[in-house]
Amino acid sequence: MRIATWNVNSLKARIAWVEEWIGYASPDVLCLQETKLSDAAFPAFAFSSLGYESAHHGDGRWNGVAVLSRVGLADVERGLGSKSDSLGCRLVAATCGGVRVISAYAPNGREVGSEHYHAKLEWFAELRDHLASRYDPGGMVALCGDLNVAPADIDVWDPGALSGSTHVSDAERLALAELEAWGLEDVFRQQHPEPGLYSWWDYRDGAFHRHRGMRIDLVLMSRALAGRARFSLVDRNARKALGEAKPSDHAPVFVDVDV
DNA sequence: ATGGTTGCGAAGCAA
Repeated sequence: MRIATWNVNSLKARIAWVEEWIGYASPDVLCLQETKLSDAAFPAFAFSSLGYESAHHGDGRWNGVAVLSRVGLADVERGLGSKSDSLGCRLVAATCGGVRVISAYAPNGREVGSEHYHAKLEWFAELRDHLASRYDPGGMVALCGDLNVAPADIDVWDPGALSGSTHVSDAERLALAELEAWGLEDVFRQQHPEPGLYSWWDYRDGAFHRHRGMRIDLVLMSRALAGRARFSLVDRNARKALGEAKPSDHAPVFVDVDV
């Protein structure tokens, strides 16, 4: 089973690229983030015509997450379910082919120390509670998405240049590590120990072509699932323009598992 | 080098 995640930075703007990517990458499950759509505007029919069931959680202008699956899609849950869940439309979960798949879009955090930064850390704490209250780390769980944290210095193009900014701070990395401590493994990093592998590049200043990126889009798998992983990839090709279709600032990431 | 680019929506904000 191929499980993929992609922050598309507006599904309306990216629908042609997403359909193209589904055509050649052939994911069994595809998690999307930043659809920027309401549920009513989500193009479920376009995906069903390609053989995918889908679940979307969005309220229009910001955020918005989805799970697409061609191996079944059941027991959909939208949102964190926590009492605040104040940064809504950042989580949707569904059971696909025996795997509990969660599409997640972490808050950006903006500036270290800002209210948005503290809200980001709180969101991670709520996400850990969400997992712990619902799932068994001994089961088959895949948390996929734009987590807006680069797990380690190896995951950024220049730790010095990014020092003091969000995505690399100790507190954010600790929040991510605590999430993983519940029982999730960073399968891509396990398979690819080398530096220089990123999933996001700023639109500005030619960052993509200068290899100035960060690895912030992750597929985190429970041990039972991670042990079945056979292959993983960041598809840098999908960060490029496709004819008239502009790219997202993120590339898709996928993991193949034997299930 | 405090710039640069994109999306949404129609100015300025978020990323």
